[in-house]
Amino acid sequence: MLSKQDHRLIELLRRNARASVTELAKALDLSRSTVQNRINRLEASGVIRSYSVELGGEYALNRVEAHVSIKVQQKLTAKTNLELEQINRVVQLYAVSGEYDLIAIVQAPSLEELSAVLDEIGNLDGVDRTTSSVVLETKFRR
Amino acid sequence: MLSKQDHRLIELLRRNARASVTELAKALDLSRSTVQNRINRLEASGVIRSYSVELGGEYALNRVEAHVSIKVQQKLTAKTNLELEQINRVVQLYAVSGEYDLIAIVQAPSLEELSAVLDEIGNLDGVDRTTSSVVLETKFRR
DNA sequence: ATCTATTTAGTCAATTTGATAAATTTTTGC
DNA sequence: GCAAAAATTTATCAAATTGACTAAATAGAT
Repeated sequence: MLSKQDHRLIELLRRNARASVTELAKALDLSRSTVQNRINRLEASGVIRSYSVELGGEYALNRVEAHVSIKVQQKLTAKTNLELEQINRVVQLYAVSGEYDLIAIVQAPSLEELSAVLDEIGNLDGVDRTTSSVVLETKFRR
Repeated sequence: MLSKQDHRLIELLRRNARASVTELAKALDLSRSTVQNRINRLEASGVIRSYSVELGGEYALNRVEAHVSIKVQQKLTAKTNLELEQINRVVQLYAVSGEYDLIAIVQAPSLEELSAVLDEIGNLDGVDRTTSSVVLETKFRR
């Protein structure tokens, strides 16, 4: 069970995953060892999977992204998943229910490369059809 | 300009943003102060926007997600963006080009709540039509 | 080739960490 | 309501890490 405190801790870590345990303890008004125990527990139990970094600025400028909805031929689902995982520009892949079967998030350093990857995906054996949405702007993330 | 070293450093931080500067320096075979300087610079220049946490396990189990593609009435674009930002379950919002104008990522603790939010979005003034994809499984993220 | 600017190496004291033990509080089952 | 179990707090230690700094080395420009 995730307690109220766990949620508060997670919230802080979401905002700054590099905060020291000491800082976190102060902000939560808990003892350092409690916070340290909680973090250890959350890591061990898989709630905290990893710590990552949000990039922006110059990095984001040299990066274009698209969301690709994919309709797959049922029989080739497994194969298609594997093939998509081979494509390095595919940074996230979701199985979804609805009109489409998969959603792939693709990132590339230029529109040309992005376009090439979109073609590549569209031409996979198991892919029936795709709808691509090139990201123009990230309105927000939270 | 982002040097080769910057990219290597970013790569490490993506994998574990809580790694100590000392560890990072060891892995990159650079001095600690070099790494510290680089990190400071990357933060100041906006390349590193923040440090965050990837959640899974029990947390992910109590969380359902959907990708919602949204076609907006041009005139009401600004208003719709604001309204979407008001909805707390909308955790990401992108302006996109293609068949749709926006993509909203929605997270909720239950299918019921998710469904309610999807309805809410569909009923916004400026929203022409939506296509929702409920995430069944995250195949991978990287 | 030399001057400048950037990058890297090294050093210090102060802070933070991880690990552990023991005391206290809270939660839970019965 | 109370006893047992679990969680939290306080305290301690040596080891590791940090931030701030100075000096050395390297790269770039003219």
